[in-house]
Amino acid sequence: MDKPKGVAFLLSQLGAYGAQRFAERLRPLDIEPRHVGLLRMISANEGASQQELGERMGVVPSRMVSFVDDLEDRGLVERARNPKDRRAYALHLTEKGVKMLRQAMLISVEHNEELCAPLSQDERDVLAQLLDRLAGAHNLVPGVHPGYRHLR
Amino acid sequence: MDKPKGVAFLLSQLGAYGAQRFAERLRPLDIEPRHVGLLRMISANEGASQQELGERMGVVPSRMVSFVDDLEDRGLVERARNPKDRRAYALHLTEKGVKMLRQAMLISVEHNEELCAPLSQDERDVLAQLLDRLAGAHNLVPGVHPGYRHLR
DNA sequence: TATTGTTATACTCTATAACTATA
DNA sequence: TATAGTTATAGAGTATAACAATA
Repeated sequence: MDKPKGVAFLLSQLGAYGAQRFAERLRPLDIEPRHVGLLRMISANEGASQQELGERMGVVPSRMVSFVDDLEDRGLVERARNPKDRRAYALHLTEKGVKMLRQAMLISVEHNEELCAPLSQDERDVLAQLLDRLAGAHNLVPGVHPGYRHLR
Repeated sequence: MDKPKGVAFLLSQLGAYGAQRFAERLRPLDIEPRHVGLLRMISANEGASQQELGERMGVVPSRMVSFVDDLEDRGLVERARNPKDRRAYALHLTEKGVKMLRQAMLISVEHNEELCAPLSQDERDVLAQLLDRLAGAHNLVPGVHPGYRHLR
């Protein structure tokens, strides 16, 4: 009766659904998907300042404050003063933060497993490769979610 | 250095990116992606009440009010009193609404074209089929976006 | 009493701009 | 003067609950 839905809608629908499911899985850890992204970012850029990270993620400075607060309140990151420039912080994961990131990555693997369960291994590989090519062709930065972004 | 990103992240990233692009394309029409979904819903269920539609889309009644207001303000839908039950409305598209939906569908086609441009026709077919299977296996309702939903 | 739609309210999220402390 | 981070503020979005009209 109705035209088949396009790829764009399916991507948005599945993407939003997956994000919700991932959030549910993270709930016991008391963090959200975006916090995992930030933990990853800090881990991959130890010692970077808040605003350096914010720029990479497309997050405005004022938002970075509460974003980092969330993790600091949970004892997952520490703000160390940068001795070279005492205006800036040098962010780094605590031991607890490293463990949390590790747990979140495990949950992420489980989550991917669940999401792809309906597909064979070959099909998953094909899907991953197609999605990866699309993301690359549209200049999406690995690990940086558009939902973080303040576009301007 | 880092593990390859999973399918789940790519889906979420591409889905959010695509939704943003689609919103940009719709801007000249002065509507948003969700309004297209609602127009489609009304079109496919002429005469249904606000709350009937809301239930199908997972939108709470109070939110449906302003949602339908958006379209009524633009002259795209009309609230007709249902003579059988004067508490309820019978929603239907105006002529302008029908045209608007048609235009939005054209834009949607262009949008899909742009998003899939990096892939060959065969690859698009494979991708569409894989995504469709995933959506079906996870019980996602065609045309109903999780972002509409109030999950309880 | 129950139901449809509406309004009131409160809460969350976020961007802008003003501010502070350093540089 | 300029920059890193913070705070103040205002606007948007949305859910809950109270409400009016009708059943």
